[in-house]
Amino acid sequence: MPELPEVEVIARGLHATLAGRTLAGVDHVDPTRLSEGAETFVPKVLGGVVARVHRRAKVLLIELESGMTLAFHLKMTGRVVHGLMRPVHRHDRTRFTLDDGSLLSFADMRRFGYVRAFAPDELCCWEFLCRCGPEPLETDPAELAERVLNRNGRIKALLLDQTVVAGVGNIYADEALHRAGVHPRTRGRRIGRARAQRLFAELQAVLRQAIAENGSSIRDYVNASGDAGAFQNSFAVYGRQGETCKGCGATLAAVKVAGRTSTFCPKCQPER
DNA sequence: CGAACCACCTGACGGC
DNA sequence: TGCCGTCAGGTGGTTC
Repeated sequence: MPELPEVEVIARGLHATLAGRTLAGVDHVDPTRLSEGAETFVPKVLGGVVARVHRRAKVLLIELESGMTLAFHLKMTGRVVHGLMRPVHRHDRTRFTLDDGSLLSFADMRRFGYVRAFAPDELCCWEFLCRCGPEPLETDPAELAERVLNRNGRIKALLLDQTVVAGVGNIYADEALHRAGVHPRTRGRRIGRARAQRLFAELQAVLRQAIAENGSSIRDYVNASGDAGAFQNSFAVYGRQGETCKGCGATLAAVKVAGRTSTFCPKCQPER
């Protein structure tokens, strides 16, 4: 589930409670979700001290003072929670024990997610991150706009394409398109420079607001403390097909773009 | 380059 | 109650 805002909220929460702590134990409840064997994974991180926790695209990065980095991709249903030691839950995949006895758990109901350990020289050539486009909150909307203006694909598909811009998923793509008044099936080359810049400015605004509201909780998402976010209460379109547009009162519609449900307002986001 | 598939998994929900 | 189809915050691969 987690898109950029949710991973960002988790990273900030973890940084606050984890920095300076030592990874005292690693427990592979479900080693099938490790990208490598426990024999190589465990020695790489065991005894490591957490230097900082951050994010790139939708990837959560726990950097150790040794230079080793734990990278978590949460995909649809992954959770990373730091809290009191507790018994193993049904969906726990990998658990870390900290030097203060606390527990850092990686759980994932659908098991799409994974955790990997990278040495410094490995992380920088990890193909997934290398292919990712710019961070939307650290890039000028005008620069982001140029990345879609010469493309023939649908704008919704381009927003979801991590090589175009990193970190955007189905929720925030739909919300940004609605705020900018752009139909999800509009082709990149047909948007026009001004509207494309507006779109990325709105994308930044919605991402910032979502971070400020602790992310969106639809089903599975919780932050690093296990708490739900609040931005789902601010959705203008996502998951609201058949309901009324808060802006104009029209009935919200949905189409499939790039295989994903795209909810939009036919009146505020006219096709063309 | 782009679109339409399928795959990976598990669970929730609605219809019959 | 149970079975079945559909859908879900993501990504990767194949094929046309």
